[in-house]
Amino acid sequence: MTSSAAGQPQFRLTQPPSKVLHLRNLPWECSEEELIEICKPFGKIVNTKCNVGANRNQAFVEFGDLNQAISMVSYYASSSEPAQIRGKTVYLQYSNRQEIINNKSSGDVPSNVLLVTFEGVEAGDVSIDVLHLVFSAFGFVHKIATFEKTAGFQALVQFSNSETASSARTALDGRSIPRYLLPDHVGTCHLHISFSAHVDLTVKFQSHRSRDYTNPYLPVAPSAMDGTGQYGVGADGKKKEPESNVLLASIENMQYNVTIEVLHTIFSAFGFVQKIAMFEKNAGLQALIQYPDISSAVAALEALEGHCIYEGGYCKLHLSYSRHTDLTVKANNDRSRDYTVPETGLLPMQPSMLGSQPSGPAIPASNVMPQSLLGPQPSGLVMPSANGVGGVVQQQCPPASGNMMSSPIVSGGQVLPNSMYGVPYPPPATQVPIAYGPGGHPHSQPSFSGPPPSFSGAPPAFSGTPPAFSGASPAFSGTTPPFPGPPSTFSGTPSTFSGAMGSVPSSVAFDYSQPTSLQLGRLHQPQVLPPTSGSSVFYM
DNA sequence: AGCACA
Repeated sequence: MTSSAAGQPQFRLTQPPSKVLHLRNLPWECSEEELIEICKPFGKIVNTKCNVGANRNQAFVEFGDLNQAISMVSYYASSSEPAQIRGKTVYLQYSNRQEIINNKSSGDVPSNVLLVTFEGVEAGDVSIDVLHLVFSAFGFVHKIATFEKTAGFQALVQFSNSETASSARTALDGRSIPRYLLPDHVGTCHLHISFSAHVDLTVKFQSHRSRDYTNPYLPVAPSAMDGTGQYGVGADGKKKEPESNVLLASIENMQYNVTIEVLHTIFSAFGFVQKIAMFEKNAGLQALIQYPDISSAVAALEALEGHCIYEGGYCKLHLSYSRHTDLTVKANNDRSRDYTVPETGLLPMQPSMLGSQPSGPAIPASNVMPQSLLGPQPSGLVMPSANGVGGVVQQQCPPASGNMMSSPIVSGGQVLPNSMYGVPYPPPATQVPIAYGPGGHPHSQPSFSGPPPSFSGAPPAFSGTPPAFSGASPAFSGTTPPFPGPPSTFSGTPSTFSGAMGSVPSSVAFDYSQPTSLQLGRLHQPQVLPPTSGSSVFYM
């Protein structure tokens, strides 16, 4: 088999005509447009393939009709002026193939699944919650799987359809994740987004590496949260208290009024908040926040502990697990509230709404779940607001307030997309349901028991400007919204689960100095749009 | 300056 020059006409002269022309000696980084420019006069270009060859200075151009290709070749064969691009002579000849097989690098063919590559970060620097937050702005995110490969830290993000995926891609490709959503040590994290070949990811567990937001019954990965729900008992050996679904929060340096709405908003980022009871103790304000599940509480604690609600070290949160498991809330007032009970005048939670519309019409304001914190809408910031009851927060209240953080809260050091993208990329209608705690149904536990904390305290009047927070990451509660969804298992590409557990929410950096406007600018300012890659089909 | 799935 060594006869190299077997039967193939290898060299030029004998090339039989083809609709496909082979161009060589192209100038460096020759664009598809340039190619088309010189070929167009001879006919319709149906396809191209650029940057071919070791030097990437060759290309193929396919005409719609053979005669067109022939006309071009013969024209230049007898022309005194050689074909040239940027003054450089381009040699052309018939290709030895009859058509261009465009391997669309499989990154350009639209898919509902995006392949996201993070530049400048290590695995784990970008929490899955941050990803969820960011991508949810464009539509309901079904699943996310992160993994590490040679390309670095990557993620697959599954949307309902390729349209939403495309919108996310075009909006985010080449952009960077706001710094404040990333750990301190991370400089910038640029996103490179392409379409994945996957259509449906199979997520086996809800873990720190993968999530299926459509399957409420998916087990939580043993690796993410072990049976006891313990995050590795921190090397710092801090919390020894048994975990609980109820958190005890004490607020230090309470320079500003902290209302129940504020607390509700903050804590809702980690799961459905069933009840809140605030009371005075030791000359300080404390509150008990009840989740339906332990994992939400754990996530909230991990993420929020030690963080301040307001800029400047004000209203610093100290969290611990309460021994309570179910608070007794006798009345809904400024100090205590039971969000599981629909009440007149109050906005009841309606998780069902969430589950029913992946990317459907906007959820009525009254139904916006606290989860909205997690599933931010570019157009609807979640802010603690005066209407607060029921923790229904929907619209952003932009007015920057003196020394208060003007950045939206967050669920996770996460600022809502609003601030990130500012402009309504996705239509507001795309209210996204977010995952919330197991048994997350608000109405699920109307039972009251347990020693009620003592309530006392002055009626807190809402002080106009809703405070913005910066907060911890919306930790994931391990469960998902009540979506009917194909349970599945994840396998395939992403698989490497390395890294420390429990680092997810807590790894988010809080940057209190990041005003919303900055964020806006950041993502909006043209960040050098990626050059129109040229390997796609072109027409005329 | 010489033919393309990484």
